[in-house]
Amino acid sequence: MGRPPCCDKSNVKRGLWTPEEDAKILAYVVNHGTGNWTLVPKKAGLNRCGKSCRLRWTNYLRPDLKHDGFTPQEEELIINLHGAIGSRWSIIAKRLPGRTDNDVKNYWNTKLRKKLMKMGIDPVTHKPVSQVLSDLGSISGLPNTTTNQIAFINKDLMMSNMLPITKTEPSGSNKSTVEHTQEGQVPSWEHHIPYQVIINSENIQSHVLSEAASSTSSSSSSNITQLGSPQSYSCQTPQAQIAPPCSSFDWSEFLQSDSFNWSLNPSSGIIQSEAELSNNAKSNGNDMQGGASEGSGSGAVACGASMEYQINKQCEAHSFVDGILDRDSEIRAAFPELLDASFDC
DNA sequence: AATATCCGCAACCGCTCCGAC
DNA sequence: CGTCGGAGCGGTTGCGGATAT
Repeated sequence: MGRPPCCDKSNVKRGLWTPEEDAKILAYVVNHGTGNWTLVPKKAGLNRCGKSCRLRWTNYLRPDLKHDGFTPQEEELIINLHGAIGSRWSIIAKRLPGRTDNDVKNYWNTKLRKKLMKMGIDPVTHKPVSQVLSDLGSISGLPNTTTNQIAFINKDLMMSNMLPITKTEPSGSNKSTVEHTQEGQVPSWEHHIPYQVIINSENIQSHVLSEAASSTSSSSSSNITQLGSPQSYSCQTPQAQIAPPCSSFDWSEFLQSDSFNWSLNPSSGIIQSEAELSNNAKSNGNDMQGGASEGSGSGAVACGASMEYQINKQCEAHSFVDGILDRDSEIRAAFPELLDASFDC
């Protein structure tokens, strides 16, 4: 049994707001201030859902809002923060006076994401596409937990670069595994890309991607600061040579090492270390919020460090824990104010 | 000039969080 | 401690203008 709707949706107006409706909201807020939005439509004489009124006010009518375009400084800040904390738009918006989370989110989805993709940077991990691919390629040495293992990299990456979603060719070229390609495309074995993610679990997939991003060198912000000079990357396109930034670091070795045993969490469906599972069992509950958001948050990256530094870091970060600690301190150094109490929401 | 397609923005939806009771 | 309901958040949708054909 779900919650009753906040209003009778069949009897309230929806869609674009008229100037008259805007004027009523404004007049109401001037006289009564904000708060208890469910009463606002009634008191203001509007045939709208209270929630809709609140959105209209917070996203458009608030007098402190800017309605002009984003500046390059704002743009850079958004990318930096997205690289650090992921798509937590409200937090990002708080750092941009006069901008709403909706503004930031729309700007990211329509402009910045495409811009990064054009530059050969994966907008999810904020790493060069070539590096993401090589990271995933290294993951392909995962223990063979399922026979149906396919390549399924994040959608942005795949779509932006028109790479076919190919299966990993099973040993002996037995083509019994399911083929997943972009719609209507025949898998191109010539362009086979050696990464694989376990089928039928987006959680697993995203978690692996997240771990791949975070456990190797995290470099979003150093990338971001080089927005104006994308040519500074050695590999700008997926067609570029795919070479692991650190050949001495072997993902498959790492994942199979005694110190790090991976298991599928039966409740959340994500891959976790045994230690993580154990902790989750103890904490019992808040792991979803912590896990999901921290994944993007602590999977974040250093700011101001050079790409070379990050790559070297990756070579050194043989220990997963070391990697996490390194990143944590880097993030704290880069965004100290984001880690105060108000950030922890 | 008409039509199709693309793109950006505003708004909605469903969910979680959190405070009041 | 559990329930309820308002507020807030992130993802998604759909409209309307801009651009291409």
